[in-house]
Amino acid sequence: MSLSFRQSDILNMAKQNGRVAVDDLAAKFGVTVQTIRRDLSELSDLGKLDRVHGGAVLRSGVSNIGYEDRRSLNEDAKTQIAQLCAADIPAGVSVFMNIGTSTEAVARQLLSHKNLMVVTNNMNVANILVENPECEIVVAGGILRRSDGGLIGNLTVSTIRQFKFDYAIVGCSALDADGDLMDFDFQEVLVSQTIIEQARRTFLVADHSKFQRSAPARIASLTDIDSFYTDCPLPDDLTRKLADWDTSLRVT
Amino acid sequence: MSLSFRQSDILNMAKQNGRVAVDDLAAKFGVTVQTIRRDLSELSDLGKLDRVHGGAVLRSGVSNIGYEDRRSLNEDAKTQIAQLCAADIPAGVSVFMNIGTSTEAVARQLLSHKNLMVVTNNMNVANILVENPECEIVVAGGILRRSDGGLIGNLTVSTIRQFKFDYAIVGCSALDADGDLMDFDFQEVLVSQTIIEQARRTFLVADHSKFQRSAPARIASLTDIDSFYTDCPLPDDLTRKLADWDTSLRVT
DNA sequence: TTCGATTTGTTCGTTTTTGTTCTTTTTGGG
DNA sequence: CCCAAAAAGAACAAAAACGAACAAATCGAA
Repeated sequence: MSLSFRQSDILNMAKQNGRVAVDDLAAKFGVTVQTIRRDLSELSDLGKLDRVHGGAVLRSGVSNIGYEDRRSLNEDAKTQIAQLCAADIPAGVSVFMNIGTSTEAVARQLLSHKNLMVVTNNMNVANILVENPECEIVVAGGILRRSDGGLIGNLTVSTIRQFKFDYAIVGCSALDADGDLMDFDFQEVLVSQTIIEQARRTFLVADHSKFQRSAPARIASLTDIDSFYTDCPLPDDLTRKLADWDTSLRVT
Repeated sequence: MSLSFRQSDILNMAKQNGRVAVDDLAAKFGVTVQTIRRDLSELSDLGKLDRVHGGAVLRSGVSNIGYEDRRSLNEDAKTQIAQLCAADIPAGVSVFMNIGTSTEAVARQLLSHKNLMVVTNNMNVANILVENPECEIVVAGGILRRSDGGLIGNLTVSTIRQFKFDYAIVGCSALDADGDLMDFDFQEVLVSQTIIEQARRTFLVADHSKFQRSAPARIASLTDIDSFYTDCPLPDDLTRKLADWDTSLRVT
């Protein structure tokens, strides 16, 4: 189904002003409010607009909403994984934490750790750990990605290279059957790779949903990971591989 | 659930001024205070605002009490100064914004500027400008200072050196009678000096309270500043000096 | 033209929002 | 500490907006 003239006009007006009102539109097009309501409902069903009382607004927060959704996805599982991971991080060490909701969950579990130094390219992690006065926070510079508060780009990579970490806590978008960590964003991959290079020990946190997804860019292999924290048992062959690779597996 | 027109307007006003008053809003929208109260309660439930007696204030990610106190000091004056300063920043330029409440006020006035690139070592500025989709945000790395969300240290300086800005917007802790910009923190001084070096034009924003204070470390002189935005006329001799130095003075 | 499909207008019951009135809570001054 | 004024909150009634059902109109194809 395609949009009527009126509907695409409405959409244009919404793009100009960010919003449209039912009454205004009815007057402008010389039709009844009911007709406008139908148009707005359809545009809302198509995902172009969000309906509000009295009119509609542009669906601007697409990325943000996606992020909120993602955050609430498997929240309990993520918290449990994070507890397990945080328990393996002693006091008085330096830790890098990268982008991702799982990583943020770990940050929440580090709120009562003592004498930490945390470097991160994730604005949310910084905002969370501000509450822990025993934690020195270093923010890696970079271009701010609105969708998830991540800092990315060359600047981030070159900043990270100036450090060496006791621990790196990384997440990933997907984990394929061969045991490769995958991501959607190529820029983020470069950052993650640099982190792994600069860390003495690397922890991966990922819930089971990452097994069912696929992503285009390869970050690293589980070979490069020291401990992998997750919430469901892995397929047998992957478990065996992990043993061969000296990667310890921690399941909640 | 999506926000009503009025609610998103309220949120925008809060973002510009840092706070909103129930009575003002009721008058502005032509509705009763009860309706406004309901809006504010909902926005508060959604975590967008914090409710206070008489109105609501913006909920800021990185905050502490001392800082909040300082923020509300001279708030109106700071907003006016910020408006003046933001009006002199055209679309499509690169801007650096450093630490300070005055600088954050300018950030709020830049929320509807188009096609900006803003580099900052201030987490609050980044958090404010996230709302402007026309603004690319680059966060300079550094050690996070809890008291004000500033990023400081060598890392910050070396990051900033990688850029050249069309405009720099700086604040300072104090301004002495000779026309020198002073600060409390030596590390921050280094950052500010670097910023001024790397900027084609430098704007200073400072309200009159800065004249009555003193601070130990010298950042620069008003000689190095292109425009100075403030809220009270300066002593005559300083005004003359500014004219000699080719520093334009803008008083609200 | 005539049929059928689609769009629009009309009506009406339902839901949401707003205003009104009242009591309770907070605030600031003696 | 107590009191008065301002602000907040709760409950209910009024108003506005909504959605569904159906009738009227518009339009294209047979």
